[in-house]
Amino acid sequence: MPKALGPADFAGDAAEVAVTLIGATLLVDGVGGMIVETEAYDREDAASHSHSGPTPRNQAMFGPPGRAYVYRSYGIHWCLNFVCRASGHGAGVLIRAIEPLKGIAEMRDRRGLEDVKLLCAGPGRVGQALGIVHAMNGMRLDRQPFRVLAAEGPRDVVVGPRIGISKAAEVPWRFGLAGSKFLSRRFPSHSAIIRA
DNA sequence: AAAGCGATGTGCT
DNA sequence: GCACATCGCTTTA
Repeated sequence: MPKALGPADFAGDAAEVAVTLIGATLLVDGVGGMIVETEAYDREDAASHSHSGPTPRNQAMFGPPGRAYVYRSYGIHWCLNFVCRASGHGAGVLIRAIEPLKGIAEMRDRRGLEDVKLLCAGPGRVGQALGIVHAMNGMRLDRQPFRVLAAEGPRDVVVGPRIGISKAAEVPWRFGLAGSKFLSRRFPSHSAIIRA
């Protein structure tokens, strides 16, 4: 049985934690699967919500690590981040894609879609499939309804530029499980691969 | 295969 | 106003 991640496991830099999370398992009320794609964001990063300091929306990013930061994207989707570093730092990891493993019937129901490859292939889709709601903002990731279980064994992790941003677009802070069929998009060919 | 666009909330200039 | 850490549908090539 893999180890459940707690606050201490989120104390590292956003990029470091983002790599650690590739291959980890995320369940929300028992529904979810293996995290296959993440992006890192940090205060010193023009693309981050936390870049210009605390606001009512992003305050969870400035709170303790190991908690959820949930934000509304394009007025429609709820997207889930894991807060990292330490209180006040404004760092987090966006969960961009999951390989569905548990509660697939419920995820299909919520998404109104059969194709398992598309259930959680993108941050908005993850939010819808896992039933993420704004009330989960700031909640601990080591308590109900969340469960985060550490990845087991070494993984090959693809590294590339983040998606859908204009500022700091070259920063290579998007990470994916090499060869996964559940990514939100392919990584550019020739992307670097690291062993984690 | 790619590009365009509507839906629609929230934060910033 | 306008941009935005998006998605799904439609149109064009």
